[in-house]
Amino acid sequence: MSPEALSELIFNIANNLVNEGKAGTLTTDLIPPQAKFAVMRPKDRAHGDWASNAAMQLAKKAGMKPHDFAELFAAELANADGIKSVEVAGPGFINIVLDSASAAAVVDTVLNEGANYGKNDHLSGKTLNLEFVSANPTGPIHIGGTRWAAVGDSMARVLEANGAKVVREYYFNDHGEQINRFAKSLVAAAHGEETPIDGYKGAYIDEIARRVIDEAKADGIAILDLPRVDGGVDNDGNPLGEGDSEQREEFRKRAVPMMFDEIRKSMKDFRVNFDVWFHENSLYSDGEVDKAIADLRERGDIYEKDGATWFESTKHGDDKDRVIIKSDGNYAYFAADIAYYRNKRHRDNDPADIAIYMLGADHHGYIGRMMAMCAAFGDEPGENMQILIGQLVNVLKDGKAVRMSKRAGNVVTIDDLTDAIGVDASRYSLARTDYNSPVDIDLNLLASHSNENPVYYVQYAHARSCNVDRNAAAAGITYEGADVSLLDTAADGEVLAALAQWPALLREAGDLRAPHRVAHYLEDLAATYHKWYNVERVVPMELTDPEARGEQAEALRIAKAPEPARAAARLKLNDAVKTVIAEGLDLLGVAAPDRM
RNA sequence: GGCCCCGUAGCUCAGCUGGAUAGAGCAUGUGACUUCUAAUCUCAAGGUCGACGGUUCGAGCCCGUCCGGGGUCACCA
Repeated sequence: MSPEALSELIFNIANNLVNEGKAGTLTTDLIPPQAKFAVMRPKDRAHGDWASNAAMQLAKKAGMKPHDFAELFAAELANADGIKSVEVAGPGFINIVLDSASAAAVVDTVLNEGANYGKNDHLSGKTLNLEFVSANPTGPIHIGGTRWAAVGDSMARVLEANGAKVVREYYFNDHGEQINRFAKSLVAAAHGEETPIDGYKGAYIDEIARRVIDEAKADGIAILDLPRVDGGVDNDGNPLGEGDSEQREEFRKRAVPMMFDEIRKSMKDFRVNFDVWFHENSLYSDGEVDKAIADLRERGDIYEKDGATWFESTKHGDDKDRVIIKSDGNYAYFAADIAYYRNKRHRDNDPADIAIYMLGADHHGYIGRMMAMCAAFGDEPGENMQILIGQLVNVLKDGKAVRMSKRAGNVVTIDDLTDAIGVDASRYSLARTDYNSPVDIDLNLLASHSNENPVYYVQYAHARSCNVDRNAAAAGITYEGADVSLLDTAADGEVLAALAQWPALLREAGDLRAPHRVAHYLEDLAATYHKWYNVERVVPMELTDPEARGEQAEALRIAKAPEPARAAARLKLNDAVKTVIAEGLDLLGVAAPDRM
């Protein structure tokens, strides 16, 4: 019997007790939804396989003592199929022990459903647009964006496992001033000049500059000879770099697409496959920005002041109104965001029911205006628009924080990370941390190419289970004749219970937008498996001198030299673990190796 | 100052609708490979869950006030 089936049973018993007049002042409309009746896995095995706090939750409403009310539940539960015993303990916990066949039923469920075990369709019919990373196309993805790539893609996979249609989307900010900074940084690098005060530097800038020069040359253009304009210096005498020249424009035209390709490749190598690569520029060239502003104007949320055009976001809960067209006639960045959201919701292909934004903590100040904009369009903030704020990645050197900046050229990139520890370890360690917490990356640790990563613990469990398969096959052990009710040892029970918890966990990870829970679950499952492996065998071994063990002899035989029906059942259990670990690792974008 | 996140073992972090004796990894000490992979397992040690109040059968979790750390505030993008 699965924990879900148990919860349903307890929920039904609560209703029956009311209908039979045994539940005091409790009425059926006071009973919370079934989800509130989830059973828990007690830490202490003396408290049963599963425990319910239903009686304690309802006792007050029933006007009864929790312990007495629990006894009523216990009496009903004791009669149910698959339940071995029920006991009321402590203040009113109902502790349930399943009979071994019932507890082991999960094994066949897993093997029948395979990689679909635990998946559900409770989000089906909804299209979720998940925008993440969206790093500027002015350089390689840095460690911060890498975190969102790992977390965002895993979240997408988890949401899909809950039945949602997910559109993974990357937004290229290819419109604004940062593109000019990028272009003039390239010009400076190409001529060996000082980096502009607001420019970028680093090996990638030199490399892109070289590639642009080569590409232009192949097209018959001597790019370094094109007309230049000196941008002058700022008040402190720092160089502002190349002005709006023909040469800068040529660099921009050629370099920006290179960056698009670089980023696409980085994401693909990181096993993140975006469905839509959206260009900010297209919002302007397609007139969507103007349409969006006109839409808001029609809704009465636009006004003119001081020569600028404003969005009256305070009407919808923002702290202050926001400029969308500046007094110099240029659009503010936010104008494109408005058009972009509108596009996500009303585009022809896969319009979003829910637009989820994953943003870094440095963008949290945007939530107010974004939600106001959502409301202004008549949508429901928090429902149609959901913003997840993730904390930043801190880079440490010798235990001290290092400030990354493109200006200083000391940015830690996605390639730095994956070159050092590989994609599996990178994705896993970034996805297993709750994005509400900051992450520290120590440069010394990266340089050491350390193998210390919990991902190997989980992967090893998978490789180990594959090895058991190979040995079982060699010994002629198959599922034939398996009796899963013989999975009755303590170690078996722990593994079975861990397997049984996967469906609820997967759903919770989706509902809470918490893919890191998948990783922690896998570590728990792997731990029960490794312990199991150390005390029990699938392939029987020959016991020398078993009689000498005295009273231990039978326990030893069960553990190390199982009879055929038990060995076959253990093989099934082994394979069920293998299946769930592979499924879980896939949700994290991590490989499940057959050997290590 | 306003708003957001965080504070749990020496370090890095989990902690599931509030639940029984607060967990794991690393590090430290200790055992287990002539028999399915020792990237594993066993045992030990390590805690005022930042502080103080409140809510209740019960608080690491919920509410309030403080303390400490990080982030943010624009006619920048």
